[in-house]
Amino acid sequence: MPKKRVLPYILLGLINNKTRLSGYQISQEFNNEIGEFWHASHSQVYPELQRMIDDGWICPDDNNDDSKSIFYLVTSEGASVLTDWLKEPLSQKDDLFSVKLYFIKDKNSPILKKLIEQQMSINKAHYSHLLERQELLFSSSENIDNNYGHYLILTRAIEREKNHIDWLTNTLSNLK
Amino acid sequence: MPKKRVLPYILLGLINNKTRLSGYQISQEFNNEIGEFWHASHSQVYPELQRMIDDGWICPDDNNDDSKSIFYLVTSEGASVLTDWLKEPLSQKDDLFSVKLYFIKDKNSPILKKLIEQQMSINKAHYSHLLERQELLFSSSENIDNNYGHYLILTRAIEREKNHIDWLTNTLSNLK
DNA sequence: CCAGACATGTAATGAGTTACATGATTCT
DNA sequence: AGAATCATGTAACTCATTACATGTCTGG
Repeated sequence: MPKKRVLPYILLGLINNKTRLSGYQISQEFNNEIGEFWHASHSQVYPELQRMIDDGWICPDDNNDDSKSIFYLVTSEGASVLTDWLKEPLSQKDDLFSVKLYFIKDKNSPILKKLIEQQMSINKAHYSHLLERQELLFSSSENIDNNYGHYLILTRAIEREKNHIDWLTNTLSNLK
Repeated sequence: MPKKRVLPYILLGLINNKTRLSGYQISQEFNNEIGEFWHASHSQVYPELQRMIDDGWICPDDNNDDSKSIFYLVTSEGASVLTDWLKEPLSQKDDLFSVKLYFIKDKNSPILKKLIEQQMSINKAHYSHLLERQELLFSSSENIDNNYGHYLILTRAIEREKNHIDWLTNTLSNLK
């Protein structure tokens, strides 16, 4: 089966966050925080918006004062497509946690809590896997010295996972 | 100008790390630690190896006991291509720090120290940029509540950068 | 009036994935 | 003998980037 496209959901989420957005504004959004976790160039955005109109997920805003820009609104169908997508279980490889998070405005959304818990369990499994690898490969200091770069990126990966788990734990406890 | 291809350098580094590697083994490598930071499927690997032979970066190992596998060695030209690439300055967007690190076996390599320092300066610049964004966007608690997901991924990005800088600082001090 | 940002689009190209294909070896 | 893994390769397709192309609006 073909890989699932995520760009349309990103655009849906971005428009939904701001209520009303033009193609140009969407492209600009990728220069801000969302750009830390996802990027698309304008040549991707414009055709995708057309497809989304055809699918009835968005529609152009009729009362438009700006002559040059085209603003889009999320339709009710689009809104339900978005929440369905947000509810889909996270997979370890796609790493959609942060982008999905970005599309949740309400602190008390039940999806928010679920997302964090899912990501936590992924990270914990990954973390213990990395610790096993460390023990397997680098229990002797000789192995460390002979593959120092490898040793470093493994310790870096471990540190990164640990930090992420800590952050998730804190964030989750702040939710309650 | 077209974007610089990095796959051949990755393959060069992987073969160089283990001295001698087959296409299949290279593909398997992406299931290990290097897979945290880079991936290529076998359908990419085999044609790339052919190209690298044509370019004289690698050559098949003549004394080969295994009938089915083809093992490759890095040529002297390949080795110098690899170190040249490792020495190229890091850019913020490519994020080649970790892969390059993986290809440095010697703890005392001068390239290692330079890499860490370069990455540190990139991360510090990014970190202070994120702090500015935080102050700009979320100095009022009202803005936090109305865009909670956005607030979360910004704090996550900040935390991530901070953790990376800390790790780089520790790693650098362990080098001396 | 002209440079630079705003704004939207299309075309060519390249990189990477999935699927297709084949054959050898090993384990049960 | 049949299944699973090892091993290498090609083909079709998708996704994303760079480049091409056009037009408007604003400030100096």
